[in-house]
Amino acid sequence: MRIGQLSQLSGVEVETIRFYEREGLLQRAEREANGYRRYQQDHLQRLAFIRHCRALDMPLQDVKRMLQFMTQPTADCGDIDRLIEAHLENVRSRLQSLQALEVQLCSLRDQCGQPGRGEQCGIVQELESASKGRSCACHPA
Amino acid sequence: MRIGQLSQLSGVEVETIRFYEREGLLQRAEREANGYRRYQQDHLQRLAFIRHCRALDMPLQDVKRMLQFMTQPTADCGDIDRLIEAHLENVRSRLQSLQALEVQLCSLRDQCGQPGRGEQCGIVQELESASKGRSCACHPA
DNA sequence: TAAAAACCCTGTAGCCACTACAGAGTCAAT
DNA sequence: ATTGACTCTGTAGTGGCTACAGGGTTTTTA
Repeated sequence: MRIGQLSQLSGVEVETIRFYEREGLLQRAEREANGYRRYQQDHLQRLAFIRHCRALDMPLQDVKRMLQFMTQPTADCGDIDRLIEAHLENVRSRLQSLQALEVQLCSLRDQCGQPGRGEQCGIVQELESASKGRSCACHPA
Repeated sequence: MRIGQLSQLSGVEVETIRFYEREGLLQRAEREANGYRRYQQDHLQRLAFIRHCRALDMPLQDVKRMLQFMTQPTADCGDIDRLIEAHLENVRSRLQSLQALEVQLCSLRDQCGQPGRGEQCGIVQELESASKGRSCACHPA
């Protein structure tokens, strides 16, 4: 199949497929006489694997390591374990800061009583006050 | 004061301060005879404001709009309201996907019973299986 | 007083994971 | 014969910085 069809089947954009090839994540495709890439079934599988890892928000470098690992399946999988574990930690810490952020934004939003003139807007006052070092809803002293 | 001191007082890196100036977020500084930037108190305040918005993970473009708004304080603050609201929505949706991600990674991690040969590693099996379209821990059918 | 260290300048390139062109060739249908 | 859809390579842009290179200035130390 050609790149467009692979894109359709995999749900990965054409440009992104070429990008993955350049980056060494997707094996090089054979070429037709006209220079077009020709793909086989295993390209589709590999692409699905990549997409899957990306859905887990893994950095491409880690995906690469997973792929390398899969081609030598007798290796110790402790590395993969640690990779997943580290990634999970990362996700959890991002989760924490986002949760804090949500609280901060909520309390900021609630400062603005009524839409009106900016001078009286609690949001602006709040952020101005914060910039002057006073305590604020977002970062209580 | 000079840029180094402003950096210390504000907690914003020197390079980042220059970057903010280039991007039009921080007003241009006067220069000393030798070309060094000279800053006043209000630079510090403005920088604190920016830092504050960035702590809320606002895009610089939005920060810019906030700053513009603050220089014409009689304007309607409905825009700011909506900006905060939209940002909150954004944070919430990121929160949701991260939460889903955490669950997925956990169940993936639990696939790997014992560190050992990769052939038997549940993690790899899981992701391989997923790449073949079958159901998996991360994306149940 | 001289040398060393610390600071400052501009401009450019790198990071990540794409995305979006420009400018060209190829193919399918009308 | 022409239109439109597809493909190619190569390069530049995104955001929000960060990290140089290669220079000049100021402050501290010996």
